[in-house]
Amino acid sequence: MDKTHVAEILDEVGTLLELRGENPFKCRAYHAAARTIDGLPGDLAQMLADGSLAEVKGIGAALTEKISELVTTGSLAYHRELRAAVPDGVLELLRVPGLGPKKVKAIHEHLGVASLGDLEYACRENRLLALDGFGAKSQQKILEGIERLRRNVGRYLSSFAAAEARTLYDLLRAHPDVIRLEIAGSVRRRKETSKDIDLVASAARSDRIMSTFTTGPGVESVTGSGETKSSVVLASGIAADLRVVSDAQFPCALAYFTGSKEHNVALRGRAQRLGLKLNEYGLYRGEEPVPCADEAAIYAALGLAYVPPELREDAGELEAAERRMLPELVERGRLRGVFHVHTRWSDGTGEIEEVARAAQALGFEYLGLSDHSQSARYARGLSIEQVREQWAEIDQVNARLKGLRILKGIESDILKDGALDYPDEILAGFEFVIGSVHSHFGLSEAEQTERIERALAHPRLTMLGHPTGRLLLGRDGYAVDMVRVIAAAARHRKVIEVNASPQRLDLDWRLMRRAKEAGVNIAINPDAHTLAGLADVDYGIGVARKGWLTAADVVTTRGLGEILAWLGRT
DNA sequence: GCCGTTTTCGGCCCGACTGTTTTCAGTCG
Repeated sequence: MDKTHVAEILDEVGTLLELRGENPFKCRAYHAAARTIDGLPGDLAQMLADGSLAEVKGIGAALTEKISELVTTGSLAYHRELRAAVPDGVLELLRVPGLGPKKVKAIHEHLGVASLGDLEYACRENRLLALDGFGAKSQQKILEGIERLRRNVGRYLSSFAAAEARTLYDLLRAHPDVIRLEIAGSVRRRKETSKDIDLVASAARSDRIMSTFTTGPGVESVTGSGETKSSVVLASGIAADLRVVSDAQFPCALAYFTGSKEHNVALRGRAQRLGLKLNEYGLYRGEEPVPCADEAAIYAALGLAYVPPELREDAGELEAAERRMLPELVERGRLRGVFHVHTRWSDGTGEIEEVARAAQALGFEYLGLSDHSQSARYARGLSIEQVREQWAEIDQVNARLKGLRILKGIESDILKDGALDYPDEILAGFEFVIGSVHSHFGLSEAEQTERIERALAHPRLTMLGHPTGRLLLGRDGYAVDMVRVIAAAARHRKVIEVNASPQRLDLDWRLMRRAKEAGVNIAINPDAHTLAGLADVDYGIGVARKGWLTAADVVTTRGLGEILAWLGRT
């Protein structure tokens, strides 16, 4: 059983224990262990065998034993036992805003509610009123919550959340009472999806700002409003919170509401060990505030280098910050070119020349065009004849362009058996070849992995496209052992793309450090199908930063000359 | 459940907001 699956089961055990009313610290231990396992670099079976798993912080004797059972038998008796006592629908109740384990437990035990449908019915019959701690308002809120759950899945692509956040930011930035203002939360951390939007502002008084926020355009309903915090739901369905604090409190509030929760917990623990106390309003030694002008000052006071928001996931960033070993993260301005761009020749919308001029306008020196290959019929993949015609057009456009070089490439389907989609003599005519899986998603993990490994071994392949094929909020990636894929890419000196389309962001940032450690370079590729799509590299930068990548790790930060040398041309 | 220079028991991050209360529990982040 793989780590992700082990982590899922441990996480669910934590939740089931909460529903049973177990010691909250015990529940937390399971949740924490799940996260730890998920982020572990090594092989779980190997770590069990050599005893190194028991050395991991947060994994003690009991958890080691349960993980061992999961890895060796594929399931956990303790989990099955807990699961048997709780109907599937009860777990789903936890997704209703305002319902936590305690309330779900009460509703289930006293009213026999075991699904969202049951809960809705119970609310409509006013049966929640009979329960201690529930009233008319909570019943109404639950009904609204069920409605909202049905309307949307509750998470939003980073591209969408960031755009909505930016609109709110612009609205508030113009307010005369606002001193400092930042977008916080998962949007600031550049997570690939967000549940809601967090904004933090500083001001001498909050009332007028709050009023601007709660009555702003696009606000559908106000779900909370107080002196320091207001919450709204926008017409688009996404929720947004605004916190207003004094300007002295702003740095700690910003750090706090940027999260992640896990990073904050670790940061507070560190503060506590240093005899300090950190909360959203400040850093204190006893009752005395320790002045912090900005976030960097907070980290400095805790003996740490400044941790960029993208890294605040409790994934080793505090240890690295302590040792002054944080990477200098790649920035958008370092990108010198792009690969993986489609044109009208296959399923893109732009003509070659206009795509080239758009790329130049974004400051790029080279543009790697890669339309679909012949097997990708749904995407009007190029026949061998069309490939030659496109090469001729690229030569003509290159002759006209100054300051930008178009590179002839292809996004070749990786066929079912791992072969590429043209004969070798055609493949040899491309300056680069991206290999992507677009079919046979249902292969077993072993088959899929071998298929991709075979493609990586092909001498004409330059890089692997969207390595798992996932569509965020849409479909999971196909089953593939990314550890083996990364190892194969390293062995064959191939690049792995970070597909920067906000629907993909694949390679996942959680795997980038592993790729980097294996010596695999990353290309930040827009997979653009329109002129505007070229700008999606920004999302790729966001996740590359989350993945601890520096400019040196990203092949597209190299200039044209270096790229041509790398591609074996001069 | 885990953990330990206060070490094998007794802590474990902490505050705002809400709805239900009349002093507080639950949820959220």
